[in-house]
Amino acid sequence: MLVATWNVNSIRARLPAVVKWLALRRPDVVCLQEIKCVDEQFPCEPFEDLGYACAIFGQKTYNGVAILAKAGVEDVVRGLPGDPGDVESRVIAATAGGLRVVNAYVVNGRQVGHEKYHYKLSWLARLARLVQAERAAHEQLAVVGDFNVTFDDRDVARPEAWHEQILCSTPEREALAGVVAAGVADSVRRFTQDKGPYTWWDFKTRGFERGDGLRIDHVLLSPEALERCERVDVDVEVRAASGASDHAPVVASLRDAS
DNA sequence: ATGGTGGATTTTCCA
Repeated sequence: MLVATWNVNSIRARLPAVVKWLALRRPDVVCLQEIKCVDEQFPCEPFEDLGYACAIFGQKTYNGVAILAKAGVEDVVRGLPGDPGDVESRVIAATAGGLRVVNAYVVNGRQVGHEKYHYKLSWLARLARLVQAERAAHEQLAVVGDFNVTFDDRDVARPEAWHEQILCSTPEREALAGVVAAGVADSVRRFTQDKGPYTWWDFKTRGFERGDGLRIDHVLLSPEALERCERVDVDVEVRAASGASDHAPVVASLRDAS
């Protein structure tokens, strides 16, 4: 079972690239972030033609998340339950093929100390509560998405340039650790302790061309799901293509559940 | 170098 996460930076702008990648990669579960459209504008049909069911939590212009799954999507939850302050479309959960999937687009935070930075820390703490509840209810759990946070400096190609900057500050990393503490682990670090791989490169500073990458898109797995995980790949060639999103897809491969 | 690029919707916001 292939479980993928990809911040597409507008599903309408990226539709040809997403369809092409899906047809080649054929992941079983695909979690998209920053779809940047309302539910009615989401192009379900090309995905249904490829065999995917769609669960969408859209928003006009900004944010928006969706889960596509070949096995269908059940028990869909949109937003942070019981959290009236969660007014943006940043998280959707669903069950697909026996796996509970939480798909999050974490607040970017703009810069350390900014009002949105504090909102980011708060939102991550509230996401951790959702993960705790999902973990209590599901052994097979994947929490994936664009977390807009690196775990440590191995996730930063140029750590000296990013030291205590947005995406890399200690409070952000502590908030991400709070999500992990709810009962999931970073799947990539099951396989490597080396620097990288990276999943995002800044458009503005031509980060990809400069080799200035960060790993901010994650696949976090419950112990029972992590035990099934055979590999995690970043499809960096997708980021290298012209007209790409600023994020590359991340794909985890899970053995069949016993 | 406080720039740069890219997307959506508008002449600006967000990343």
